[in-house]
Amino acid sequence: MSELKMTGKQLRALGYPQGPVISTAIDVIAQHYATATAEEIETVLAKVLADPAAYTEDAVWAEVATALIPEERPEIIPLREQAVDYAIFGSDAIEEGAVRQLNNAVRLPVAVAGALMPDAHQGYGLPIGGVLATENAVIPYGVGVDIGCRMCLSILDLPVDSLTTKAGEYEKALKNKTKFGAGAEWKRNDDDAVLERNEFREIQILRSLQAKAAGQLGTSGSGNHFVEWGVVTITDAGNEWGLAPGDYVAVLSHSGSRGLGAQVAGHYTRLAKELCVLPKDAQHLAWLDLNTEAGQEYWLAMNLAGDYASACHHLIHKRLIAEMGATMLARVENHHNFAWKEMHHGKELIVHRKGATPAGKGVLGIIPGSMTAPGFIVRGKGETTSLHSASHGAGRQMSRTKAIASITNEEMRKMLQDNGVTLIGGGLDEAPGAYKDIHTVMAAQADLVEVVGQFQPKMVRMADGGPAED
DNA sequence: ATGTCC
Repeated sequence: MSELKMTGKQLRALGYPQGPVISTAIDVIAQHYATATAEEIETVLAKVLADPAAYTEDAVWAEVATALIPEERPEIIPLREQAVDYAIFGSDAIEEGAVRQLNNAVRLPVAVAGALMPDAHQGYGLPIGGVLATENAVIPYGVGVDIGCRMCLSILDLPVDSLTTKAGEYEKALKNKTKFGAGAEWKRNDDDAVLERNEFREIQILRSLQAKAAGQLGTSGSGNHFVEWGVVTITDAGNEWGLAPGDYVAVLSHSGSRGLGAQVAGHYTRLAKELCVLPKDAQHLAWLDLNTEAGQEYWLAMNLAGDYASACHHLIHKRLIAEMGATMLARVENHHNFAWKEMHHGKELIVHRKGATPAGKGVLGIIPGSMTAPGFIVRGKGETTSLHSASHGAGRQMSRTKAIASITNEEMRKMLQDNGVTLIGGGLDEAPGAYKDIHTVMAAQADLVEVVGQFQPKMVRMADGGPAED
């Protein structure tokens, strides 16, 4: 069912060189040759390859032709000798690789400030749990592959004991109204204003992604993404919604911008790495200058992917709430993979949070625990040294591979049973034991957020165990 | 993270 008319492998078989031209050509084919035959595509590809100079002004093939003509690589931009000093929260439990990655990031010439959250672990480019503020520059890998990955919690008016007495109905709703798995799409789907956004017409890479985004709206993907029913316990009597302290049924979801964001991230990361060549151990931190067309395009596409991720959560919640005949009493939501324009140190900075929760003063957010440990509704304290940020969860203490190798199905089953949690889907790689203790993580960020309430998972749906995350 | 392209 792929819309791709040509794969990277086929392009290389035609003589196209290994490198960014492959993906550029794939983009062009997807956008301009959707109805062409393989023969027609191969013919034009051969012509462009044979004489790229003849196509450098071509309306369709200019970018591919230009990429085929050898050019001098831009100079390698050195990192600064002097690093920006930054704060680490909960450093006892943070792996060395994550610190090393942020040490690199704060030596970028565009870096102004950084911080490392207590759930930090090694990622790609910026560590997960890393916060980096830059001046007028955005780093696609500082946002991450899943642009706008976020949390959404809806507190409902359903009686708490119904989670037990009507467990079958909750389970049926989760099974019927959520969809998981890489590439998952709804056959018949609701519409949403985000799908009509101008960016889908004005930005080339987005044109070919609109149809898939429409199908994937309201789906959850794979990896550590979940939708779950549980019990919220409000502990702060001064909460923003005027809710009486006590227990409520709630739905909590964690997912991002699906294929749309992944494609945007991939495209602009490749572009950034072409335009901004850094030393090898920092190459993934390539940035786009916000005064350039590429930088402005990424900013718009990133924001669209963020709004799309939000719309996905809202649709999931809307369907589940309708299915249960409930009314929403309150909602908390936040991105934790994103970049924002914010004022810090008296100037406007681009703050990248890659697996970090915004925690400006009075800003509400959700920090999940694990499928058996509680998550927390938090209110930011606006701490300067964390760049108004907190952790985005408990953080992994085991890689997926290690979790699968060292945790048994029996241990996982017992853990779920002991905590009264029903799991639909999921795998050992997401077992509670693969995560740090959320209470230790929360203690390490007591200066960053205050707790408004907590969420205890009762019925969790995830994709069936699968490949790599973060 | 993503139906795995560089």
